[in-house]
Amino acid sequence: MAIPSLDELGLLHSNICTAVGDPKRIQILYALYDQPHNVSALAEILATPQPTISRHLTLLRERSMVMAKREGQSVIYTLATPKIIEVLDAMRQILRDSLDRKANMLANEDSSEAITGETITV
Amino acid sequence: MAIPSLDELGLLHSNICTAVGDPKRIQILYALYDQPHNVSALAEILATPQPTISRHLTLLRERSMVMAKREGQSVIYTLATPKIIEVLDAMRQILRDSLDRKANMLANEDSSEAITGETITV
DNA sequence: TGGATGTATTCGGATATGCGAATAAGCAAA
DNA sequence: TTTGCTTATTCGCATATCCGAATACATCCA
Repeated sequence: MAIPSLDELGLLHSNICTAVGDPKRIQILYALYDQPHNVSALAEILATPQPTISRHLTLLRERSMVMAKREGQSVIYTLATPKIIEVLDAMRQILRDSLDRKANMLANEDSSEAITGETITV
Repeated sequence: MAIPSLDELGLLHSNICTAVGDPKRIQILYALYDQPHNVSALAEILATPQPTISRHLTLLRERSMVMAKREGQSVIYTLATPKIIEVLDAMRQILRDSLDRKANMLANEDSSEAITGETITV
């Protein structure tokens, strides 16, 4: 039950968390989960300039989230592990839960004693 | 198997991913998983100035990752859901896996055709 | 080799984020 | 109300990140 060391959390943050620290990179991960793609295909799918895609892929590769393999002139990118998608899906579930909670709190408009995110309801 | 919409991924990123986008915030989440704490207790546990802790808590609260409840002069912070810890633990596992993989690749020093993160081995 | 295609990198500027220090604000007890 | 304890906010600065545009690099084929 101990708190993980700051060292490990630093590694966790700089290797994994920053990888999902950009919406476009999350999109890339989902696109690669669907199936492997080369750079220009990703650029077209995500309607994003090729250099931007390439930069994001480089970052994801450095963090071992994706793997690259050259095939002729193309470089095919593949998801390193589907586990990262499981993580992202779990986050989406947390997001849905929290949005539901917020909606309910608004609907009830009760006299809760909790300090919510937006306003301080005492 | 469709790629989630950019809208949803934008929400996912700005609500959840940015919450874990700082090592200190990850520390806070683990500390609160251990048990609820007030601000000054967190400041002491994490050896961090109180304003810094307070700022991070405000951000986590806005994203519904933690809940706050005033008790006298103190404000007790609680983890909104242990699910976020499951997500972080899953990320730590991914990190360990990828570090293991890197270690093995270094050990073998084989003639893999993959393009690794650091160098481009063709 | 030269040209075409596909990918990676660099540069500059704009934006965002984090921190320390100082201060404000909220609450309880005398 | 005044004092003391706890938490929140503001300010200024340093740092990091992102993007578009241009360009360099890599590969294949004629």
